[in-house]
Amino acid sequence: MALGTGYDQQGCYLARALEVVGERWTLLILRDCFYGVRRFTDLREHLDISRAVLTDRLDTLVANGVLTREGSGGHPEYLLTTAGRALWPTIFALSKWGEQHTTGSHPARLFSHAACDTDIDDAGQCRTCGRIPGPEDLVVRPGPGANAMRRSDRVARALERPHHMLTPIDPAADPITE
Amino acid sequence: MALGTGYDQQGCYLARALEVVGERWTLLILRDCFYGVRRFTDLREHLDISRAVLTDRLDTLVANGVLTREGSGGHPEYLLTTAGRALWPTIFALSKWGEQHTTGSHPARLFSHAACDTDIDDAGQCRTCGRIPGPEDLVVRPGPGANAMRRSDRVARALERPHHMLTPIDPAADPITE
DNA sequence: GCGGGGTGGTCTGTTCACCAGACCGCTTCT
DNA sequence: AGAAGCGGTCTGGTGAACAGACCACCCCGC
Repeated sequence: MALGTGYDQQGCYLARALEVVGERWTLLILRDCFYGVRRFTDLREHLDISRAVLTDRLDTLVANGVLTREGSGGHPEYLLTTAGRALWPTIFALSKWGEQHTTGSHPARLFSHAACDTDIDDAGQCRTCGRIPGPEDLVVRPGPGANAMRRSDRVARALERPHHMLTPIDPAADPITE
Repeated sequence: MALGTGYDQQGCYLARALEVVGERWTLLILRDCFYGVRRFTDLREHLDISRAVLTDRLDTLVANGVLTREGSGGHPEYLLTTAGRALWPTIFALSKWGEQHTTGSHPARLFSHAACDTDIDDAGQCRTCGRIPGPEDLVVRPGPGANAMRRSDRVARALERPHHMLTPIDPAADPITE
């Protein structure tokens, strides 16, 4: 999929993982799913991705058991499966790397362990309890580097206030108070 | 680079990271660098990647400060920089995910903390000292799932015995005699 | 000095994926 | 009923990846 010929012969599960999530846009789509985005249109608007490609990516993610397509009507919701949620450490690590090793390094988003109300460190550990919380126990909020790259779409606006991961983005944009 | 139009507008460092390491083959190249592969030919042979693409990937990795090209005459060696080594958590996490969420899940490679001679867990923590060792403190060895995907190139053979990460693959490695 | 092999690439044509944008059926709102 | 929004599909054009040929440079034995 992602890498065509020769990829499946690699003696490493990294290659298999990349066949599922290594294509263009895929990790960004999944990041948005962690943030609570569930709708086709929201993904498209937030990512500026072509419809055809988004359709293709969602199809392969569903086919590989990373997302489920919920919704009997014509308006499905895409939700992370257990396997999908297990990708959080990867996305977190890569995001951290981008934050620390590319230009203009002020964190755009900060993550805190909801139970302890404490930020997590670069390895994902809660500074209070020492555990590594899963995404369901984390709250995202904008960091000092956030304004540099402001977007105006609905998803971006909803993420301007603290948001519990995996809970749906509210379309009506009213604050979600935990 | 990796994602073309619209990518640089993303309000997240994940997008920036993907511009550097999100292209096809890039993470596999870097994984091999962690294993101690340093030469153009070894990478090409082990990955079955086209020469042109490998050239391009190495160029962009060097340009982005992930690798350095140490030129000893006309035969350069590609080494991970500090920024490059900081990608280990990402590669480890993604590899773990592939191991646990794709078919046939026996670990192909096991990692142990050299100082404690203890395997690390799924989060990368040493089971003895509790720390999260960097790649320079790890030793790779084949796991129970390794024989299913055996390759015959020189790099694959060198990795059939325990190997300290980041130390160069020995080109003259004695063949396996078991 | 000279030939041969290995290394580290570049240069082709072909195939394939991504893109913008038009189009379309279905659902929901007014 | 009419209109708007949603979730796609379907084009033509463009850029990237592929296999494979080709080539310059270095090193070795002689």
